[in-house]
Amino acid sequence: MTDRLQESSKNALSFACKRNHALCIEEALEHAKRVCERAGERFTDLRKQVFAIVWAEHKPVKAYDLLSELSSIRKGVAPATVYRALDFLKSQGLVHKLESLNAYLGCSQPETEHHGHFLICECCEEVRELAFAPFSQSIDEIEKAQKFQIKHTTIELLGRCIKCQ
Amino acid sequence: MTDRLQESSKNALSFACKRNHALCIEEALEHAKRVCERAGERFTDLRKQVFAIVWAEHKPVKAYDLLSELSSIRKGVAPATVYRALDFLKSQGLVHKLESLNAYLGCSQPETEHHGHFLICECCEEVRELAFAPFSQSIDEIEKAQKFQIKHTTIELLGRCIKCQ
DNA sequence: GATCTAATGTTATGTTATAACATATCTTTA
DNA sequence: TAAAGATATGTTATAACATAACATTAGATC
Repeated sequence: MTDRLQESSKNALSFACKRNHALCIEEALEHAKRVCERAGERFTDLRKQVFAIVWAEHKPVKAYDLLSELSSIRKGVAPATVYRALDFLKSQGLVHKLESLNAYLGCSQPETEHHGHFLICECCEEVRELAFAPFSQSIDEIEKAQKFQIKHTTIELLGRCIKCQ
Repeated sequence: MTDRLQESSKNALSFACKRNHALCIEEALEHAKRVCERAGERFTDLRKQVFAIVWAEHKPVKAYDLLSELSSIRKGVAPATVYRALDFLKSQGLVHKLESLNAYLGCSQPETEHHGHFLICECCEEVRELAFAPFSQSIDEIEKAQKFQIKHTTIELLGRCIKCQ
């Protein structure tokens, strides 16, 4: 077993955020483009700009903040413009909505399967998407036991990160 | 092992909702009153009325729907009136907010420890609070592994209930 | 390049939630 | 029991979040 594997095993529950946000914006845009192509969708200028703004912030972004940032690089921007782009990016899994914050976050794990499970620090507002999916099994159990067919999960854990304790 | 226990074991993942909603409103109000007394808080008329309306619906209630219902039995009702009462009831664990719906639900398990984990049917809009807490262990693991101190969880699973499949 | 479809622009409005300050009610205690 | 302090509610205004509806533009297809 290599060091790398050992480390990854030790950190089975570690966040992907840090590593993935090392991805530069160019790589992220490249990836987003590929995702859209694969889906037969267009990665238009608007979508690209919105994606870039959300991605650039490593914190959740409010729709109206996005709107005002977007306005500085583009004209004719109204709420609908932003919400449509966000809806599209969500549909492609490139952006997540944090329901408990009414805010949007660039997906931190573009290349790997991801689950949309978040840790939100109430203090520094940093949000991390869990790389590991500790809830998957529980979710499977619930589906079987309840005969409830789960289509979307909203899992957001609010608390204090290690730096803020 | 009694039949009752066997049944409860078989249904370890079963919902509490149905059983608990058999609680009549009077019992629920009684319980809410006790909760407030224990906390040294006042269960005022306003709070009682808001609680009763939320409880009466077995579905999630929107704040502004609540507002209009409340207006029919009370005057001088404004949004702040409703939101303040809801905040209070949430703080006592008597009502939950469903973040993904922007709606409020009376707690279905007033007498037992509960976790605020929900199954939401996208079709019939029925919402069930999980009696069982399949996520508790995962949450403990995350806290340890990440040294992230969790204070509040938002766990809402959207899908189709057995009736709507 | 005509036609169709998807995306965006534009205007208006709907929905959800809070701020700020005035008034009323409850509790405590002199 | 009246005064003082604390808590709750009334009231007005506005902030924050999101979508509807229809016009226009840009891309894709033939």
